[in-house]
Amino acid sequence: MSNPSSFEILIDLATAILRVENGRLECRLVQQGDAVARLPFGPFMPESHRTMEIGLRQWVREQVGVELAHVEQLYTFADQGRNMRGDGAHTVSVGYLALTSAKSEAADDWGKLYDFFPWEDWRRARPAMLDETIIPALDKWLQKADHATERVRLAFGRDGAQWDEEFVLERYELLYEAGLVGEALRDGRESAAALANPLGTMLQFDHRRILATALGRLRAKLKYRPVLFDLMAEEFTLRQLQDTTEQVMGVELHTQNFRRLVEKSDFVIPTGRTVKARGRPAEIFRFRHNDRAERPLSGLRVSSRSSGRQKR
Amino acid sequence: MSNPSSFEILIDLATAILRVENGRLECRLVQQGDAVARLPFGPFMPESHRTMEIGLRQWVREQVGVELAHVEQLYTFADQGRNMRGDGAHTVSVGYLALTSAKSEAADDWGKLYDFFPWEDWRRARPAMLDETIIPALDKWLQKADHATERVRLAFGRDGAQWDEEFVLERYELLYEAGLVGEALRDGRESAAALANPLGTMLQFDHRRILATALGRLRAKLKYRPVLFDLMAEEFTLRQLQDTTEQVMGVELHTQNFRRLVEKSDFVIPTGRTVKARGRPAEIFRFRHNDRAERPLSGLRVSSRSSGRQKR
DNA sequence: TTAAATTATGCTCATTTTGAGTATAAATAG
DNA sequence: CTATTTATACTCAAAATGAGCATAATTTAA
Repeated sequence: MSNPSSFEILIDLATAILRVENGRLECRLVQQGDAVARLPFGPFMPESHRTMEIGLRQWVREQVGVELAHVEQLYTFADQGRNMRGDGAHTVSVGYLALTSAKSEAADDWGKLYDFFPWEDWRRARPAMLDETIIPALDKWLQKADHATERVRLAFGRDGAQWDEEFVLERYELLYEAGLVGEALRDGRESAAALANPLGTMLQFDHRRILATALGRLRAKLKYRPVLFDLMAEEFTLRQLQDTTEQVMGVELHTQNFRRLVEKSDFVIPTGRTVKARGRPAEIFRFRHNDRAERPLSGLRVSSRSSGRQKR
Repeated sequence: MSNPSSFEILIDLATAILRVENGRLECRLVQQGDAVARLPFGPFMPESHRTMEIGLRQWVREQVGVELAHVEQLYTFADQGRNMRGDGAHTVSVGYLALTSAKSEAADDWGKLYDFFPWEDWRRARPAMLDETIIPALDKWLQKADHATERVRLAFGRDGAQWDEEFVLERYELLYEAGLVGEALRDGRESAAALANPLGTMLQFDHRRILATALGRLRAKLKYRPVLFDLMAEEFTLRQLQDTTEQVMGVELHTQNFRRLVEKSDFVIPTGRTVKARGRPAEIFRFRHNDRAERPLSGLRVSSRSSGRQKR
């Protein structure tokens, strides 16, 4: 049962590269023919990759050629049966998050992030699919899997619990376990509450799981480190910065208070120039690079525009 | 150069098990003879371990037999040359953090956490070794490695930057790179600023690096999730809870404000009973288990007793 | 040409949270 | 008994937060 070969494992490095383009949060995909899309990825080869980050940068360069700003390791997934490769090899995936401000290229190469997680986008309102589809299906599932009741309550903000926008992975995992996303069916799981249409757009392997981890991590990190600026161009207006934040957090923010927060934080320097569009021209800012002689960069403690609002 | 075998890698699962005993933060070690101590660890064997967590629990059970409460994956380290196994195999380690409230066993099995990171313990005062030893040595190193100046500034809180108690790993990494900890010498790195005595107590492989990650993560997590209670016995006084927090954070807290914070948070239920010791008897509390019908558990936003205090 | 609409920005105000004490209570130690 | 110790209660100013009203500087529509 444990000959030496059972210890040896293939490690895949997969990277969720995120950007905001035309006011939409997007993820770089690799699309081959009609196949389900995937993230850029490849094996970790210790002979040629001194570190995993070197490895992942190689695969990103070769497969998509996007310039990366912030790069961070997310999580290592090793559950047998959730990263099917067809060849039966034991594979573990190390997921990475990368941020970029790269512009379009061939537009189709980027997928809208909330196509993969439509239940995570609360900007206009609480997504109707939650009450119409997801909660009923989860309830049906919980009849056979009542051990998960408390996890569902916390993750989906039921019975007095608050919706926590950081619990992206927890929600995806529950939907997987309940058989409500396509990957669960692909992996041969029986579903106690199958839907006519699985939720959201699928990805290959465990790449959507990695993407969920990426979104959750980014939402959390925004609040205490200035990673946001790695999604912005050199110069931007405060509205663009707010749009980016709203895209990532999946909620709308109170504009005046967001402005107060950003200006007070001192992350940002006014250029004196303005840009014209519809209404009053907006001032152009740039990120204050950390050149020494500055305070340590903490993050933006964003808060939603209104906790109990109804909006339309 | 890249025959199939160069893709196959051994994965080690190593766990930093932490507890607080007699008011000291401790880590479970495995000590064999005179050798340098190590964490409980073993290979991930996908044939018998459906998930990595199952694997690590097996090694913990077999090697130290400690009952684990909270368990969380920390990070996957794969830098070639920092996890020397002697046999030349390519090894990657996945580090885990586990918390427990287990009592003593053979007392020597547990190491004092701040023996490994003496510069992280600011409870009585800013550790003298920082100004006497570490900063001068780092300065010497920076003369040859000035690319790291900004990292040193942020990690060690120089030139107006604040000391951030969460940057445990960043500090350890810099000390490693500068050749100031024993592991750097063991790994054959040349030191631009070697010390007569390397800093802190060494561990085998990259286990101290994992331990640094564990402490940093725990310090961060305390502030937004109620993990603290996994270090406590069923019943405790608020002073014991504060002691545990202070041990983990490595700072002293303002007792009255800590109390206000905890009581307001509603994590804790008074039992009505008290315990007698030196001064006024303290009331005994217990953690409010999350039985439904309660608000989501957020963490304790602890804050240090005084930012600019001198103490003694 | 002017009014309406739109977007950016400035400012106020009540409430909550935080940081830092002072005061009091209930024990033990001398 | 009195001092000391520890726990707990309460106060108060400052800072941060959440919500909204007001004004400025444009474009669009009448």
